[in-house]
Amino acid sequence: MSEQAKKIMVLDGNSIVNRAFFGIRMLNAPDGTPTNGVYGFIAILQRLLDLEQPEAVAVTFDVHAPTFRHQMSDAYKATRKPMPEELRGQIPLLKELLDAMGIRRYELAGWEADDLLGTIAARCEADGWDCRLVTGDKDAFQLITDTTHVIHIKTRMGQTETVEYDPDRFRAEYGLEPMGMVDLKALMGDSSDNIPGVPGIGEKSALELLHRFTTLDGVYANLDDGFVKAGQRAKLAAGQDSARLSYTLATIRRDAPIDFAPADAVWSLRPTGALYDICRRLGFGRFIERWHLVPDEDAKAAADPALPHIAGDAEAALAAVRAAGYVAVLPADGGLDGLAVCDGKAVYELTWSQGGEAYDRLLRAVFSPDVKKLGHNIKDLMGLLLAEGLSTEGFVFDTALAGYLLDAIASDYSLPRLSGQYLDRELDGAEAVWDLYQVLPGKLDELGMHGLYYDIELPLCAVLADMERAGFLVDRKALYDFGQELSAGIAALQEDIWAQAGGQFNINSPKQLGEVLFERLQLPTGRKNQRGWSTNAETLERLRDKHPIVGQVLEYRELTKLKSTYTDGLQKAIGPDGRIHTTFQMTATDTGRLSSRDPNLQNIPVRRRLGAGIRRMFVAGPGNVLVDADYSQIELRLLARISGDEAMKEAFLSGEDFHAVTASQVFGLPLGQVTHELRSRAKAVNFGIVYGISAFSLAQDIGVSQGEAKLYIDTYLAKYHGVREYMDSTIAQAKERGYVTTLFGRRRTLPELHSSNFNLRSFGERVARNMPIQGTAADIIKLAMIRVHARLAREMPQARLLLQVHDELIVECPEALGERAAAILKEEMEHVADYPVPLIADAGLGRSWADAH
DNA sequence: GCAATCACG
DNA sequence: ACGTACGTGATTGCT
Repeated sequence: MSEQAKKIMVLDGNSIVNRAFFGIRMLNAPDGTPTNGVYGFIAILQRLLDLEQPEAVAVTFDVHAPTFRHQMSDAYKATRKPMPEELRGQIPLLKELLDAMGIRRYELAGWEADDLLGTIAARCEADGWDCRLVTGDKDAFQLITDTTHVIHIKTRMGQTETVEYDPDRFRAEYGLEPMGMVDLKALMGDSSDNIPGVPGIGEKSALELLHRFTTLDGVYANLDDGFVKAGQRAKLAAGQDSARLSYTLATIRRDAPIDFAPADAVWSLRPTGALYDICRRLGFGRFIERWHLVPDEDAKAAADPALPHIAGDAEAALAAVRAAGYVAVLPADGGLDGLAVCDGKAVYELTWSQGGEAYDRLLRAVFSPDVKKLGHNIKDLMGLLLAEGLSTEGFVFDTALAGYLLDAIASDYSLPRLSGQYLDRELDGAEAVWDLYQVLPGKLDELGMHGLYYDIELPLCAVLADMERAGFLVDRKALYDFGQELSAGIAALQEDIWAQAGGQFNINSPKQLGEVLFERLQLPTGRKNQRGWSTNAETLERLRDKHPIVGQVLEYRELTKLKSTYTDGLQKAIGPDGRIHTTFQMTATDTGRLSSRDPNLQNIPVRRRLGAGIRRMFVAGPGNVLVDADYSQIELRLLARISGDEAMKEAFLSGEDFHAVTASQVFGLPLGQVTHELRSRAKAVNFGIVYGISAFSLAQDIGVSQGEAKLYIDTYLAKYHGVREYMDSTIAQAKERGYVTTLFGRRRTLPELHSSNFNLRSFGERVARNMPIQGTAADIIKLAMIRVHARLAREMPQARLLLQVHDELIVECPEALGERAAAILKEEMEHVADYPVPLIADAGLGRSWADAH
């Protein structure tokens, strides 16, 4: 039995970091340094390590210096665009990280990463090692042998694909031997490296020639034998010198004078403190977890809290709370069984099991309304307090919320992360809250966010805590029965689908479904995704009349979605009180909106008849009624306000149907002649404008030609030219400042706007157009919630706010008070702000959500 | 853990 | 020429 050969993986550093950079959305370290290339590189490396499990790893890099190829050809790589600035800065970071990981890297002046790859492969073959060369360039295919394979990296739409080429795979794809890659490049050239090839010969002719004559020499040997078409013969004859030069340029050298032996590169990850430090600095929390990295003992000691920790001394804690002007408070992980309190001089820690009655006294003292408190995610703490019958008053600061307002795209607002960024040391617990409070309020003031923070975000915490605690009553029985009906429908559809497919398969698997539809039944294919042909609803809708199975699959999807996510999912979420208590997240979105999870009550079906049935199961309690109020066209009204566009303002003030007025203006018809179809197109344009439209997407959405869609947009922006001017100036300003804001001063930074990647930059521009609108709407409804909550508490304590769905609020109250509650909702929602285009809210009443809406 | 799909504003 | 609308969360299949 022969011993398994050892395996080495060698990465072309420049090529892969390049692919990663262009394939991955902008990422930044906490200090703002772009990191997407480094991150992508490491993500690809990790994935391949899992896949290949090599004994050794090496990375090769280009050195920025002329190589022998430049000396042979002035044109070589002359037209290559310079590396974008954001990427150039990442190369040293990548090298630093690889060094910290202990991975050997190789670079040599005068030689390209490719040549080092070739050289390493040659040495590995000599030493009997299997070799996996990882690169995004196809040049390296010439190095493929039985023991040396090339893993080719492609990035498509932000996703990375890897394909391993061995000689068979290469032959199957190209019909050539691996070395034929050089002959191919010699003939067809390579525009990215400025290898000229033979002018007039592209990939197609080059492959055809090589299939007939095998090599470049073979082609030229047969040039005069009459086997080559006259036109091609002339081109080949004229381009012979160029072809010979190209051959040499495209040949990867395997004799670079580097000091390498495969045994040098034997590697396994050692989780060192230095590696922890650099991952922390780059913001690579995912790899810190993945690799179980921890700081060095020395560093840990330095990061240890400077304040004394006093555990189990209730009297000392009580004395501190009484004496301090304010305290930082943090509940224990599980809940209110333990508490940490910091007064800036010490951290007092006490648990219920330690303190008993004294712990209860401490709780009552700390959460007395007149004790000023700082916290972290105080909405969650308030929920615990409500459960204990304690007051939620007296909170003056929340460090997580402050972190969110200061940097809404950070996504991690943990205390260690925030203290790392704002205090330059990693802290946790109540001491971190205390110390952050010394710097964050000043930063909020500097950014003009004082009002947003203290008048909106902070007061909203108690409102949301109340809403979460209230929960939404559901009709458990009706939900269950609906689930049973769905099951019956699903079973019947499954039988039909299987019968028509000619066998059983998992309809939920897009892969298996694709095989049935596109291979077995030979239906025409639509868009592609990474794993094959797309089977999404948009694609299937186009195939509806091609085969009866398609409509049944669509219906199957509709039913299974309702069953799994809604009837089953919601039943699991019903609490012992018969109500569903969602969790609102205040720091989840980039725009300032809330989000809802466990379960998500902001995506309960409504658009289709069957799904809307779910809303009938969200009900008012006995003797109660639901009051539902939603803003009418709030985003478009805000667009009119923010842009100041006169025509758009008038359209709203006319009191007519806004989409119909838009249609009449864009299509140049009297309002009376606007058909349903035209109104719905105008509506799509209105939405598109808010999202940062393109003619392509609008055309897709409403099913007209791209030219027609462009005409609509142009006419729209000519009619509402104030909107065009606003959009243009917003982007210009965003590029200058690096961020956009809402009317209330909420901010979103836009690192994408300066990207050299077209797609990322375009994305940044769309976000710049959309965020001020979506974000201002979020600010407004948050204010409305605070006011509604306050008025209900004062005037109608039996009523409770239950839910917010972005432009919609739901209240539950005694039946007799329904009309008054509706009036309160409408009034407070409409009077949050006084704009030239008024805010309008429509309210309804009913026993269920479906009835009230 | 990621990709595909689909529910909402 | 590029690739194709903003913002979320849950479920399922698959590696």
